[in-house]
Amino acid sequence: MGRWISTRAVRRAFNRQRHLALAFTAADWPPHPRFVGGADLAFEPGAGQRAGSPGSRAVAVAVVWDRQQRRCVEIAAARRRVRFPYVPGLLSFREAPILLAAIRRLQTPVDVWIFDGHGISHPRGCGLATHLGMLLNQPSVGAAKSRLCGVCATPPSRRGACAPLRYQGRLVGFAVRTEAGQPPLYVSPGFRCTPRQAAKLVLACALRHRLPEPTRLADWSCAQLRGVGAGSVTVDTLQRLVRPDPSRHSFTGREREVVSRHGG
DNA sequence: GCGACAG
DNA sequence: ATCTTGTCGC
Ligand SMILES: [Mg+2]
Repeated sequence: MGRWISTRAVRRAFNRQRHLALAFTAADWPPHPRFVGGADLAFEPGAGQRAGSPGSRAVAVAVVWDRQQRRCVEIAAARRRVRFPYVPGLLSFREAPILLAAIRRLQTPVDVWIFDGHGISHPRGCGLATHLGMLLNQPSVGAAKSRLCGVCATPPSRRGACAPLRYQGRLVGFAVRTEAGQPPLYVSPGFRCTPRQAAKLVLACALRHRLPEPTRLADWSCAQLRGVGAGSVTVDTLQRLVRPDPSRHSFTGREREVVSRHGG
């Protein structure tokens, strides 16, 4: 199993997180965020190697969701080699570089981000959403499917129900029931955001599914790109599926992007 | 010292 | 996250 990092690397990562956590602030959340960015990735099996193993690759997808039009207005993707193992509490060191590669390819300005993981509801107050928000210097929210640390009650089964998530006595987020009868999401501020603002946004973006649209579309999209050779499935293909054109008469101007190491 | 432990 | 066929239930 994977321990491809030294204890010093782990110690450096811990220190990096503790340092970043000092820079957290809940201020500067936009009043009415319209364009919400989301990103996710899928690990691909390599030549004789299992998906997610050292040297294998992952494909990341970043999308921009327009809350006003209720649709995805842009999608981008990128492939990168996996260079860090999965270690609970160090997820950002594994995923952030890959997610960033896809995010950098977006041209639409994003107001706030939602990421698939925790924000400050983290042992050192610096989960994936916090780390990425700080690297991007933009407001961000973490929407995790399960709890990493802290304690909270089970929210009522109705959609919209919430239960405070506390870690060491501090409010670090909410367990939010985004879909009736389904397990709650663990929502926390990533950067420039309060727990309440984070929960409100995620609930508002979770239209008919458990996951908010930005990360749900990114999750679905990277699964489509997983394992396909560069050229067979293009971003253009995904745009048509995940980004239905209301007018059906216009072109975006960049519809030939291929998801390779450099290509887009 | 013993469990818990995002994706 | 990924490995994987059929199967149980609305
Ligand atoms: Mg994910």
